[in-house]
Amino acid sequence: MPVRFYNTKTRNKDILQPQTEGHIKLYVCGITAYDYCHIGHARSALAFDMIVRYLRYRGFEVTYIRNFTDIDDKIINRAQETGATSEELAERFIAAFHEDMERLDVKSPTLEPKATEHVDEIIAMIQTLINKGFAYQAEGDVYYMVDKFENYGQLSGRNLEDMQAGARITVNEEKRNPMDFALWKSSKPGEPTWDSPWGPGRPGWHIECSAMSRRYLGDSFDIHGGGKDLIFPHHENEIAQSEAATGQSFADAWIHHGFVTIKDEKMSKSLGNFLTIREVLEDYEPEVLRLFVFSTHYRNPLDYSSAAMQDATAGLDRLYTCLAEIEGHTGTGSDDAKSVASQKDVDTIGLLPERFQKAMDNDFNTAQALGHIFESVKVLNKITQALPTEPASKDLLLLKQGAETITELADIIGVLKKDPISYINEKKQQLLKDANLSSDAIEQMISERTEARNQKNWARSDEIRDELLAKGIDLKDGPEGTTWKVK
RNA sequence: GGCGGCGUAGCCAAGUGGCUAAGGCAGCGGUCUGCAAAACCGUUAUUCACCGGUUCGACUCCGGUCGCCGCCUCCA
Repeated sequence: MPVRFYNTKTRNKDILQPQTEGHIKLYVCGITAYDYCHIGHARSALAFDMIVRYLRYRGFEVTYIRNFTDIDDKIINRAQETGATSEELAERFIAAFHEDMERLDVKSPTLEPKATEHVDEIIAMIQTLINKGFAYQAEGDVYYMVDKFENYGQLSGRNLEDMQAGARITVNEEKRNPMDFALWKSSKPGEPTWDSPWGPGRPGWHIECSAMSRRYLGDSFDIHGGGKDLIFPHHENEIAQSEAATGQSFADAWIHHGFVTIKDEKMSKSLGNFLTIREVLEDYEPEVLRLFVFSTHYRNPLDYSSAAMQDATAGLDRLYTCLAEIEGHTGTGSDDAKSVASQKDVDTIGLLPERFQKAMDNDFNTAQALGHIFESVKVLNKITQALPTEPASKDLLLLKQGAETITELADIIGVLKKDPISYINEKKQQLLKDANLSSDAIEQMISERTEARNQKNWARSDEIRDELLAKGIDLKDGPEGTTWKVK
């Protein structure tokens, strides 16, 4: 079965067929480094991280380029506000981005090129566009002539007439067509500047991606990705620039992910309804954020709320609890004992990799893939639960294999990286700290309660249990004594 | 106005032209327990926004209506 994914260009789920057998060339638009990243940026990074992990799992070699926009109006403005240089500001937020990515366990792309390090390539490409008659100079700026490019608007499904009728276009006397966009902008005093044949200035936004993707992936490559908001104008403009300059077809396929919303509105800087990655990670485990992100298909909107994050937390706990229970069974079991697993159980576990792959092959359907994992967890829990004191070695083996498979597949989603028992313990310690309780104090209360229970003093026993429960401590009476966990 | 998408149980969320409409969270009943908790088992949509059409058969395809969201300006 081939991998299929939705291609914005064809509006169809196409079969993945790289230009070079077994090798995928992927370019993704990264961030503009002028502020801390919010969870919308996190979703973008996570979505492509998952896609790359999966494609590698499927045996492809992936060259993954994700750029940084480190020169831009927003950076210049923010730098001036804070008294830093644009370069310093960009460096600072690139470093912050890397910290965030590391905490989210997002694997590094093959390369992370920066616009400012590719000005030569950018200038060369602009010159080519001028020479070929696709661009013109005006007062130290250079603009791209959209009506010279035959297929302009094809990716986003628009045409120039409609867009101009829509009319929210800034008036600019220098442009021949209001839809023309800047390839090169002359610099004002105090702004970062590079020499060019058209005078001192800096690159426009769109051209950097055309120049950098060409430098590292060639004129034509397999997949170009980014957020849905980049389809127009950014990606439309990239196509126009690159195809006009090279005469080759640009990216074969385009992958665009959906937005993170809050109360069903797009999270964005301008609306002010955003949460930074670091803010969210103060309250939740990185893996909780991952599970939350991948519980919905990557092209759909993802609505952030504390309720949704608590759901994800409960889900992650369920996964780790299952693995920890299995890890707790250390023996090898008996060959004579009767198996408690049914053939159906064995099949469910055995077919997991196949079903997981089928879901992922279908446009990286992580929500469905996770569903299959949870189904297996249910089966494993059932078996763990039914295990007698002297379990069958066959069953223990099935449990171990099931846990191993789940851990391996979950790695594509980027969860279940921790040791399950440590995860449970760490979580316990953290919650204890929050509840301002020590293990010793709890143990002491438990022994007092055990004594009360031995005397069948249920009133006192329940009193202690309720007291702890009020502080979020659940007691669990088992055959080997009382254990506790934080709720 | 143009373009695109979405509307599935209390909430989140997959899915398919006909086989039981996954899974998670929450709830309820049960097993277990002195009572609980955890775990497990069972249960919660005869129905997939609404109205028509195509079809032997549609939630899935087509048309329309309503509602929500996004892009068309910087945006992941």
